[in-house]
Amino acid sequence: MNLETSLSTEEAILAAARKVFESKGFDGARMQEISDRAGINRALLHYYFRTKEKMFERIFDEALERFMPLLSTWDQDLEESWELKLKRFIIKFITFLKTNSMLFLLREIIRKPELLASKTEKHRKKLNKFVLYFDRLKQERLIRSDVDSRYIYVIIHSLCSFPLMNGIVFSYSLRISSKEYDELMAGYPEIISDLLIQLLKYQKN
Amino acid sequence: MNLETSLSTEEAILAAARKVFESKGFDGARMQEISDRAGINRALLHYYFRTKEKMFERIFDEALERFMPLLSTWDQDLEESWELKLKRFIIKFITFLKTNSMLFLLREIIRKPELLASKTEKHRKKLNKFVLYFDRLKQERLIRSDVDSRYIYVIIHSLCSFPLMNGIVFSYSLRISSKEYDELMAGYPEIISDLLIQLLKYQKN
DNA sequence: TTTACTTTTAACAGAATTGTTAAAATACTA
DNA sequence: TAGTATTTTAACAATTCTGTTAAAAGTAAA
Repeated sequence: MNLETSLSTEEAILAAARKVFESKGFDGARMQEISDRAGINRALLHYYFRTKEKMFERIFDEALERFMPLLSTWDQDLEESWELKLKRFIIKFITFLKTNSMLFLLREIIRKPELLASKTEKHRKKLNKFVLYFDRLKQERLIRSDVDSRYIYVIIHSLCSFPLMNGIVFSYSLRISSKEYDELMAGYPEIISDLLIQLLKYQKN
Repeated sequence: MNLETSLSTEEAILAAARKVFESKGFDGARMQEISDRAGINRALLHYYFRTKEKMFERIFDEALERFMPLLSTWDQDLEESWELKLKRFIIKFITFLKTNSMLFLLREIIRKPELLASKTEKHRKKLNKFVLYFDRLKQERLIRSDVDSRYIYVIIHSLCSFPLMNGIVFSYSLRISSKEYDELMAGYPEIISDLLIQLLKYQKN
């Protein structure tokens, strides 16, 4: 067994599969297209991964593993200010989003909702750290207390996710090119950091 | 020709097709599933619509036609306050979103980006009304002028769209049932209306 | 009731797609 | 270099899916 060669073939396949699954989705993806991209015979896909389904799961798992560490942002340590935490999260999140993985994850979860429960089982605990953290901030009067933390969760995630997932439509609606949209979006993390901080800081009255 | 019967068969097919295309996407949709749902023979689908592609286009067009009128909100009339306009838009938008059509549209546009240009051609003018309207509000000092209107566009649409498109994931992350999530979301339009108004009104300094 | 037209169905054809297998090519080891 | 194990390929099998067609069933009008 030649480990290096074997690994690089497997890597080539995975890279191709990632690309194809992310852009076409499981249903639209074709084994032929993946093997073409990887520059190998189609049967090799089955040699390495047995079935399309298993190959897909590998890609899905990897995307999830890249995403989950983001949630550690909300581990409750007291030293860092919530403003900094928030900024850090937004930057990391948006960077992740640029890889297209988010739309991929969402699309496939909608296709097959079982994926959500089965694949995130081992990250179960991480999932509600955000709400716990923000509840605590409210308790300690560091942020406004009149908005349900779950709304804050939804708002932050929406502001981070959607502008990148929906880039094609937004750039078209704003009548600018994809490139111009990307340039516009370069300033976006800062804008929403500021807006969110401003929003969370002051109580409405 | 029996018009009534024919119409109701066609309607049954369209309703079934809408359901299947929206949940599975074009690639995942099966003609067999659509005909089963409509309670008719599969060949009838072709009798009425010739091909899967043509049937899909009909569904896509209809979803777009339901969506486009929302944009008229931003016609520039002076009588209504921008706060009211905004509230009206958010409510209507979120109501539309509940039909699942938004995720459907986005998914299919990503699959086949040409759809965007070809299908929205006749609505081209409506698309940039938002930015024009908000630029004018800034000009007249009715809202803060230090945020690019295109960011405001992106922010508002993200806040409206994503919480409903991503409902499955959000409810899972927040550890509540779909039903509880829906109940939570009942209060959402008001929350973001207030937040956005608060945000747009006051200049940061 | 007969005739003509429309709607619906069953059966079939063709294409595309996933997965298998046996043999060829390549790499490794003694 | 010979032999063995691994990697790769071409050809094939099986299934699934879209689209066609000819005939059956239903409807309306003379």
